[in-house]
Amino acid sequence: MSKQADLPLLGPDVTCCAPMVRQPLGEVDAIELSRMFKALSDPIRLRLLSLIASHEGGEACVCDLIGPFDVSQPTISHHLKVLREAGLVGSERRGTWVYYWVLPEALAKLSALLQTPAVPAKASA
Amino acid sequence: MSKQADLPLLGPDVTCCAPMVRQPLGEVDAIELSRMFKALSDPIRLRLLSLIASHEGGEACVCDLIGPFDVSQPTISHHLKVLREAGLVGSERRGTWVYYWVLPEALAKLSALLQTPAVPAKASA
DNA sequence: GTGCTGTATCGACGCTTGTCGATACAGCCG
DNA sequence: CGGCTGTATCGACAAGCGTCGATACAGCAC
Repeated sequence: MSKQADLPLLGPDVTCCAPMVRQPLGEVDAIELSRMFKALSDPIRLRLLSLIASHEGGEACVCDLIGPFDVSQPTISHHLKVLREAGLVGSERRGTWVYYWVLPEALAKLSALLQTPAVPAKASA
Repeated sequence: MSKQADLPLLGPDVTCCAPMVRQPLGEVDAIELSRMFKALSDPIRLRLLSLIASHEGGEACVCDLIGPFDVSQPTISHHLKVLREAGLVGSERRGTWVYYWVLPEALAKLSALLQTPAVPAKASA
């Protein structure tokens, strides 16, 4: 459906941060990263993010994001704000509607951070 | 230092879940994933995780994990419990000491989930 | 202008979370 | 056995978070 469906995924090439399994995270980095993970720590926000990212054109109007959930409009608005302040999405008003899109660098950063070394034998036991 | 330093990282090959930017996350999946991200949403837990993962041999004794932090021993113990219940680490008592290690599949799962499509032009502007 | 629709902010509420000190439990040593 | 060290649990507290209804703001239509 959406044209992005066949694009390759960003691999380790775009790794902006070393994987956290390589060396201990610094105190300051940990605080910044924890803020991003906190934004991902709510089921509604996770679904909002994937809904936005997988929406046609890579962006979605708030009006598209309210229907799928059982919570009130102010609550959705609140969650979108959390995602925005965590640097995970961008937003813009266009006339009557407000559009949100994912900031791919942010997701790539977290993804790279969680990259793991090849699984040892223990993992397959 | 540690022998894992030169191992290749797990790439998209081990992707067990489709990236969340491909299609909307289901309600149930979102709940399970949010639990894992919640475990990562605290700076101390992030540092604990990277400390464990980057420790020699891929595992660390609790006694190694208390020193680097300014919080009490019960607090560290609490955070380790959160990481364990989220499925991010495993643990085992060996005599007097308790050892923790990272479960690579869990990190790989989250990493794959956050994989992003190649960045559009907008990202470089 | 007035009214209407889409979105954000506000204030309040209950629940969860991070932290602590105190204490319990597990295993070693002598 | 008794005492000691390492780790986990408990109970309490303050702070943070998700949710709501009410309301304010922004832009279109008429």
